[in-house]
Amino acid sequence: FGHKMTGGRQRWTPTPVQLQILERIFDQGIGTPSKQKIKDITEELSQHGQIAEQNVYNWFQNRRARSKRKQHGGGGVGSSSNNNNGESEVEAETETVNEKRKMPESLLVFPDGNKNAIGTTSATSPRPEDLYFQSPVMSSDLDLLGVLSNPRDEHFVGKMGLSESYNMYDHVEDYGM
Amino acid sequence: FGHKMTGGRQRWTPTPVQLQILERIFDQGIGTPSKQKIKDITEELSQHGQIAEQNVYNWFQNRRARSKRKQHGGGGVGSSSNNNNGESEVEAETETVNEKRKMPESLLVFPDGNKNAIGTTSATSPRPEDLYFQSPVMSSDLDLLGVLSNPRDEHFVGKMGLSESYNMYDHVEDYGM
DNA sequence: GAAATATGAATGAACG
DNA sequence: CGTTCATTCATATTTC
Repeated sequence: FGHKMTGGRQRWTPTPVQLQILERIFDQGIGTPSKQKIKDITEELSQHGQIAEQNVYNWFQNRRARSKRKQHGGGGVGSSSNNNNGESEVEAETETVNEKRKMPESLLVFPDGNKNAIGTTSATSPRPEDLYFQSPVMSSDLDLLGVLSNPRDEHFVGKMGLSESYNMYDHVEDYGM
Repeated sequence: FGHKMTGGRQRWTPTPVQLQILERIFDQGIGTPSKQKIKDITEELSQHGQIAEQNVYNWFQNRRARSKRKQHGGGGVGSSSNNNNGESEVEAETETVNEKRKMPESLLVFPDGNKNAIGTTSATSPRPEDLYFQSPVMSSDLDLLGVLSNPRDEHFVGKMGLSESYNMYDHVEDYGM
């Protein structure tokens, strides 16, 4: 056969409605809902699409973990980078602040197990999304050798702080999507 | 050379120098550098072009993930990849349409966070591959706590618990998924 | 210029 | 709960 496309389980994709509800609940201030709440939320959300309690749980966990967002935006992309790009296309920056980000496809799954068809719309709806991050940090030129020659130096950082947490990569961006 | 940024600001494009450094570090034997290292690397790389720590992190993540399984395929497969796991999850549903879901989103959510009728309109979901586990949620039709539809004061709706170290979702042994 | 491919970025799930 | 892996998506780049 060749490529073994082990299809199958796709990860759960929250519908816009579910996302809304989740965000809302998360915004309520309750970081980690209890079991009971998870159940309730799941119940509510299941009315808008297939969902399991674990999904809700994971969602909250991820949300909380990624909410920290430790990156600093700024800087401009496509400005310098290197030496290339001398013409600079200079596209009309008409849009200042776009709305949100991408909208996941709705899941429209009916209780009877029927799924909606696809529209097959060839119309490409460009979703220009600005706002990217670039680290303007131009600190000193450290040796870097400590990284290059260190296979698995984990240092002793342990916890960067006993207060909250230190999450910056993986996702960035805070709620609001 | 061959770098041509047709736009300007979208996703970060590593410069050859940055790439070289990254590859070099990656070749050191470290899969995912720690945050501290990421910072160092970022600092070093920022001298060769705009870059953020997240970029570095993502790069390593992608690199690592990409090293294992290539997504190309075509023709001569099965070279030196020992795939001795015959767990071909042949889905019973052969209706797994594999088409190009290049259908952009048509929905729109308003930033005000209000409840909008999403999905009620033309819901185009080119995603026939959404079907994961579902939890056997019981029909406990309660009031859905005061967070879902009741933006009111969430004084004490009873007892939601608060400090529980239950981890049933993580292992999924207590719960059936 | 569109399609195909390469790669960076977003997110859900798993691991510790 | 923090971190990492895996899957997917979006966009850049190359090819036809």
